[in-house]
Amino acid sequence: MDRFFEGLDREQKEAVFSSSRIVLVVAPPGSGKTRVLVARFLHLIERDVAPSSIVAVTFTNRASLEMKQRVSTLLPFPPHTLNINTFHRLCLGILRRELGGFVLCSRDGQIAHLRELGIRNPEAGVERISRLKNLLFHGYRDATRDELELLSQYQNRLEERGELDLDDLILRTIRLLEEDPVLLETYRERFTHILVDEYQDINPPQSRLIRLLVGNNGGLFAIGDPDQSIYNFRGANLRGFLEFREHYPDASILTLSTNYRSAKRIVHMSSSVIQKNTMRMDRAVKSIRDGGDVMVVECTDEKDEGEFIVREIESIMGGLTSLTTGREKEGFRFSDLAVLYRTNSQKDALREVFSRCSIPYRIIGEKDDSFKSFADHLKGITPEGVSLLSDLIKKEAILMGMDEGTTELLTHRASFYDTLGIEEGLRRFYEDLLFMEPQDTYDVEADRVTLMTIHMAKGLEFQVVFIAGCNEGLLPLAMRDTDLEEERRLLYVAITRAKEKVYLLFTKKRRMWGEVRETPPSRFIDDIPRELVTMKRTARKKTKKRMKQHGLFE
DNA sequence: AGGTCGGATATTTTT
DNA sequence: TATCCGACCT
Repeated sequence: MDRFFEGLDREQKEAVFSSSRIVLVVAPPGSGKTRVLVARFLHLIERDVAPSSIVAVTFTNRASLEMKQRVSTLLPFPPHTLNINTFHRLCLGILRRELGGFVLCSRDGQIAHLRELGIRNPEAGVERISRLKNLLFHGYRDATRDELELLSQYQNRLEERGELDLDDLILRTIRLLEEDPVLLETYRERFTHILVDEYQDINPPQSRLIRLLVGNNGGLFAIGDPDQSIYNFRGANLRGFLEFREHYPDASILTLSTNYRSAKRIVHMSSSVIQKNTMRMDRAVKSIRDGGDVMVVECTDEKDEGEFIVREIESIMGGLTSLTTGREKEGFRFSDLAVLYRTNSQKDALREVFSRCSIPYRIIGEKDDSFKSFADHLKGITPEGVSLLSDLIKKEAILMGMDEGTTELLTHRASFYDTLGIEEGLRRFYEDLLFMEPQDTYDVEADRVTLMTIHMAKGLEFQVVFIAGCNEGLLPLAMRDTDLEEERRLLYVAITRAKEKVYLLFTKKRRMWGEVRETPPSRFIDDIPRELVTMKRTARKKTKKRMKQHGLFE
């Protein structure tokens, strides 16, 4: 364990060993955020804090699972005894204990309710309801009468059925703790140290929940990167970060400044992009590795873009192309490569190209994901005559032909509940399925190129990243109320996933909203110093003039 | 149950 | 222009 601490740099140590009750760590991409969080956990244990008194909160199942595994391999505590959870699961635990019987309303359940209430677009309605609930929470009073009416009808339906939706888990927990000071005190005594990951993603209710639990004596260790705040549209904006000092006047605010992930040219390029934002905590990021490649590629249209990516992957992986060009193999696996895009609508063109070549690939977030059908299948099973839940899951997963990685993850999750006796265990497992999304279970070990939205890629890293659709209208995405700074942060997140190579691809035209349009390159490309990038064109057409127009060439 | 037609819709989505 | 959904048909 001492070895583990020795591996930390000066800034990381300063954060990990800080004696302040309240600590906020600004952690740029690749600066060892999870490592620091895990180290803080170990440090608290070393200071004789009981593991059960530490609560670590993350936003995603993926992050909580990763942290749980990392802590439990370093400490002699079995994973299920550690309070490392998503916000929602933490609240679910509190409400199960304090409120008892209620049913979770899944996203599909929400859609069904809204459909029965006569909503035209129930999927979008789910988001509206969620936004409204969270806005009303902090005193937003501009909701229209129709909105309030819909919300009250929806809420009535939930209440009639004894259901809570995902937002309710947070909101009801806050209400419960605020209305019952004795209970609040109990939880403050139980959870004396709180660790929060990806703090930039915190929304006002979550921020309030943390403040409630921390109180005047609790310890808080929050870590995140305001430059990677990309969930504004869900109510998670920079305020949580920028107002930290107001919420916690005696906080220590520390900064990490070394990016261990990306090569120098990529770090410089990403900095030059993000520096154009005005709403940010300024900071310098150092890189420790020389080199890195940044390529800006002009394509004719989205088909051409996809074909370029596929050809480039074949070349990188040492296919036929590399033999003809004499390029050496660079020793990458397919899983070292990712194709990122702003909108899911872009994946059709990419799927079309990938499906016709021999490159193994995987698209995260496909609607007909096998995970979802497996989850539905499991709900129909009665656990008669099964002694271990994990055995049941394994058997069914093999029967359904799930891939090995997903099967292992689900079995691992189920094994937490084997001790609870198959009914209770199964109920808890079903709740887990409700919280799980395809991206939680995707087999990271599988050697495939990963295609996904930029949002999904946060927290991941790859040797080579292709960013498709760096066009005006797409990145930045044209919306009624486009937040340019948030769009720039999205590009920043995408770029900083790359360790060695990053490709920014834009097209001259592309099909958008049902028609082929001229699409200028993203304005963000102008923010990149030309000496850091290599310009490429896929077509032999006379495109130089256009590039000149957009200031890409002298 | 499964098939086909027409009209609406098309943007990001941790839990 | 491609996809999805509901309405209607068999």
